[in-house]
Amino acid sequence: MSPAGGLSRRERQIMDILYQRGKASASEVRGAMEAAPGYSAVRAMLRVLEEKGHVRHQAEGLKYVYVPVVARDKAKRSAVKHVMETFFNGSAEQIVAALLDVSSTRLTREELDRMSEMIEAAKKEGK
Amino acid sequence: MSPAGGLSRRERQIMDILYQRGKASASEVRGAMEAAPGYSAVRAMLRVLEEKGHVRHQAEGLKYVYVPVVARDKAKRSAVKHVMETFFNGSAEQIVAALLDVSSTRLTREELDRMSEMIEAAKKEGK
DNA sequence: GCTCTAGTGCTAATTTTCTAGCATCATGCT
DNA sequence: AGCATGATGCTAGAAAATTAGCACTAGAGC
Repeated sequence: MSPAGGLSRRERQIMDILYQRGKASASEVRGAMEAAPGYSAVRAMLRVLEEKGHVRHQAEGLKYVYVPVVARDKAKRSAVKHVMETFFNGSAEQIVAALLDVSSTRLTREELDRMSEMIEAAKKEGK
Repeated sequence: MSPAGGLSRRERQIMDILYQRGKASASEVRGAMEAAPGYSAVRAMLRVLEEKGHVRHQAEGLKYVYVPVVARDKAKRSAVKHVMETFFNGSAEQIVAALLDVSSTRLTREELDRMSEMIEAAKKEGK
């Protein structure tokens, strides 16, 4: 099963929240959802996600805490790859352009510097 | 309605294809789908997407060609923003790191150079 | 001990998604 | 003309997702 595939609307919404926070209880998940459904609905969906093997839960104190099964690190590669392919013709360069454009006001000098460094490092490595 | 929200699994799959190609007929869409369903199914979903206002169709020659309603350019910003928020703590820098990592072998010297330039330009503009 | 709160486990029902199956129309070919 | 092809418009059914509701347990506070 592809990582992004097979998930319904709500399920993906929940997975996103889980990836954002690393882990969350049912009510935390619910709190973070837009147009949140009932509590039972959220729990039911978490159960389904667990059956499908996308999350697992562990008791933490009294409640259950859910965490994604495939590590964030792996999931984020797929995610980047996917947007790169669907919106940027597979071009890393174009995505960087969009990045600078979208968040230009918020990027600090330091962040830009670190980006430069990373790219320089990549150049050396490649050559 | 949020751009990424409200869509079912198949619907999103179709929208991705449409964004990738810019426009496509029903059978082209079907051809590009993994685990493609029947032709009728695809057409039905395109109809639904049209009702929901996500695509529109135009007659081109004999067949219908479907195109996304919100421009690719706008959609890609949302897409980038979304992955940035859910997987990278809203950090543009980290996404660049992932980018370099994922596609390191394929990036040419030229691409890296252009990235550097863009970042330099952003620095000047910001300061 | 009782009661209130916040959690869990289930089950059942509604709504949406997903799919297939016609019937129809235009085009191209023999 | 007659037929095959490839498209569309519909409608109905099956499957999956989404939701609500109720019963039960553990801990906190009176």
